[in-house]
Amino acid sequence: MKKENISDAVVRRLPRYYRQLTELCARGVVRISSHSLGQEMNITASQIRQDFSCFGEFGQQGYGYNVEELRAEIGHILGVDNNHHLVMIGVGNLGRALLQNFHFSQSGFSVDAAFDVASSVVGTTINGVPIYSMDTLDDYVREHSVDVVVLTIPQSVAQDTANRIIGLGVRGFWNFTNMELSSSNPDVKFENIHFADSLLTLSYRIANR
Amino acid sequence: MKKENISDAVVRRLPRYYRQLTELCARGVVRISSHSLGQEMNITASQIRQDFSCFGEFGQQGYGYNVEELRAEIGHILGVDNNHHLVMIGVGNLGRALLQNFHFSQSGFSVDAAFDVASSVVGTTINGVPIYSMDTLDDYVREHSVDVVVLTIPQSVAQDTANRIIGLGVRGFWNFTNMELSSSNPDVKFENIHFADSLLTLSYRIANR
DNA sequence: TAGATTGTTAATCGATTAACAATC
DNA sequence: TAGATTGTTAATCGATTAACAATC
Repeated sequence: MKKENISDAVVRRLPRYYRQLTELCARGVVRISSHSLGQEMNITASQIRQDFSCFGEFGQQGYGYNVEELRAEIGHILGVDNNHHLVMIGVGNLGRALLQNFHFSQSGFSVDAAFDVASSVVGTTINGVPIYSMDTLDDYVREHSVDVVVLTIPQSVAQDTANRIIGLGVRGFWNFTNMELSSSNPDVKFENIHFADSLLTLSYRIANR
Repeated sequence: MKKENISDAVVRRLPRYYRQLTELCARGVVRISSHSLGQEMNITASQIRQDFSCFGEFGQQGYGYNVEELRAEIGHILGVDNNHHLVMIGVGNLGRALLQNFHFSQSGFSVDAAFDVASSVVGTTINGVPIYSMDTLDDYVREHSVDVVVLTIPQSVAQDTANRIIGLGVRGFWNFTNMELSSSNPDVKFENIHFADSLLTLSYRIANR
């Protein structure tokens, strides 16, 4: 167990392992070897063992890995049992879609509140999540613990809104604005969902076959 | 200009270049060197020149790159001027959010139709896009050219629906189902938006600071 | 025990960075 | 011309794969 210099490539594979192991659990598979797991995921057995060894020794020679146990370990590494608190900024179509369909709790997040400027939605709830006025955001963040903010707001106000929220002490941003947000504080983490980048990658692949 | 063995890492950077160059255009910047572009994007000048050299010679010694020209070249490589045709399968919250907010045309796609099983939406239009019954999908695809299908349907029907559509000859899938879809045909391209993977990556980063 | 499979070290491969001659 | 900056070749760095002793 070394736990330093975990590369981005490794971190990005962890959720895939977690997803695959969750499925194996659901299928009732009890144990699995790095070799079979690799076959299912299109990854070499070497890489799997190398990846896991960054975090500990989860297997047993001659046996392999206990699926449920390994899933729990990786979930723990990812922080799914940390009960992270999250609020959403911007309740347009996309925000609503996420509130109604995305299973935040499966990733260990509880969605405590949402904020919007439109008085038509303020005061209502979506899927149990209360929607407050943006005017009350600062007070809310000061009084509650907020680990992650979901940005589902227009591009035009993205960086300003992010700066305001960083100033309030929030350090995690799930960014859907298709803008590259940044902060001089290295503790502030942005995870971007760039729809356009993704579609253009697909465009390239079908154009260059 | 070699145009073989373009690595995935290079392809994934192309949309970022395109996005940055679009912004530079909007700002009225006429020329830029690999060095300054690199500073804005947090990439080394070497890597930028290396990346571009996979596709051609777009610059000029002592001058740098003409922003508008370079943007056009990269757009061309990505296929934005191919007028790709796209249809959406599944018009729930997420599908609707994309139809109403995402600028498909900016990536060179025209959205010709959407399909759903719910009779309540069939026959209506969203943002000018007509919504047809899933029963008419096969006929539609046979009679029109469809380059990409957006999958915004429930997980449970994802692989079956994909198989059906692959059988009709479609080769590009923009997949929002959080399932790993696959095809034995290597010409079929999937581009996945895995919301959960993205959020778990963020969870890891804020948990391991 | 014999077979299977781990964790880890060493070898290979590929991607990023540095250097520089060519030239606008 | 002198300065700047390219495209490309060579050097470095890091990530993936292979090999294998340890051991369940």
